[in-house]
Amino acid sequence: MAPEPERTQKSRERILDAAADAFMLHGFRETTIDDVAQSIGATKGLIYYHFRSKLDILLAVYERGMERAEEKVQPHAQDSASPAERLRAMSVAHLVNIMTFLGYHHVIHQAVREQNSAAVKPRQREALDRLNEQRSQFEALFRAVIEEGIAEGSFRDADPALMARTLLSSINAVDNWFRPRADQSAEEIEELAGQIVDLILHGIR
Amino acid sequence: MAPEPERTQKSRERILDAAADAFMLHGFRETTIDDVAQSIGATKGLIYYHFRSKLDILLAVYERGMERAEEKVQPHAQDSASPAERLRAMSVAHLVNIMTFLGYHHVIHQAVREQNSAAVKPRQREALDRLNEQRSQFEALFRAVIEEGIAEGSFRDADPALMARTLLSSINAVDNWFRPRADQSAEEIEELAGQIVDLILHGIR
DNA sequence: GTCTATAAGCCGATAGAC
DNA sequence: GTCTATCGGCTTATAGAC
Repeated sequence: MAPEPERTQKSRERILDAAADAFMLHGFRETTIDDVAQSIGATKGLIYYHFRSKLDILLAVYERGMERAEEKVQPHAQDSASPAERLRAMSVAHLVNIMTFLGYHHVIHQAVREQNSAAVKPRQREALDRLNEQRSQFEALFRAVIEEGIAEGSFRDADPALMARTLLSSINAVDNWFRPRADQSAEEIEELAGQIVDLILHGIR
Repeated sequence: MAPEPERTQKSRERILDAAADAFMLHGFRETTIDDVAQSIGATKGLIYYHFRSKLDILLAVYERGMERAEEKVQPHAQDSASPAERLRAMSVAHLVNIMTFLGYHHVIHQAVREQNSAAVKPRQREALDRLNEQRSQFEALFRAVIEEGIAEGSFRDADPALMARTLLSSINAVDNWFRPRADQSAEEIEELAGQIVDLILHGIR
């Protein structure tokens, strides 16, 4: 538990941020380690000091992204509001987080889609399995609130698992088309996220 | 316009089907031309007889996928039913098509996400632009019906462009998790597609 | 901690035989 | 039309200097 030197932590984070953006912009395989290094004004050597392989960087980005997602959504899952209000708050928090850390979430979706792509070593497979498990627990947060809402009679009586999955993948899909504009404030993003979430939660009627 | 020999056509189609599946399973860049060739019991030579480059295969898959999507959805856009009924019929037709030709649509979404990835030659850039244009006209089909529904008062009064985009990306996102089971009949897929579309169109209430 | 230099493997693409 | 053989370029990862 000895705290790492500050410079070490900072280099690590700069690499993660740069890698997330590069992986989003060009795809994992198309991004070279040299690209990532160059974009933070360093060379390959630095990267390989902090990470054992390119795939390990991807896994670290995945982990950091899930960490933030849970941090933002958890609190709303447990407060005292009604299921409908909680589900909306969770959805907006999740979407705002996606829109704010686009690169990280783009990487997560890439990773989920292309699990069998690269050569995954046993150690990495373990980490990947842990992350996928974390992801399905994240989905369970939403499913639980949906089940409450159904029991209570305020939600439609359909398969909660299908509802949770449809809801989450609809929200996640926003990262396919949303790109922040330079002049867009945090408030504007929150406002847009609210509109989109209402469309998803209430449909078109 | 001289019709090509039958064998030529058939090889071309087998390559497209195999490539779509391989690109879905392993990603575009991770798939080698040797993989595609081997999966149809042929060698690289055959592929390069029919296609000039790997990217050209991707573009051909994209093209074929859009062709089918339009074929299935167009008829429902123009019939005499109400906007709500037409929008549902279009959505179900689109989703069933995605679920049936998963590989093709997975490739389309990959291509859309990673436009700037590979080195795109001018001739290919032209083809890609044409396909993107075709894609936005496909979206316009949905937007037009939504606008009708709003004007008529049966849909919610929100931004039609945002509604169409949210609807389509929600439907498209299904290809991230849906995988057909061997024992799943066409009727069961249609039934599931209907459920999902209703969730997306009407929300959770 | 970070850099330079290089090894080692892989893959897209082509040439030419059949 | 399809196959075999091969080139050339690129990229991950490592070794070792500073």
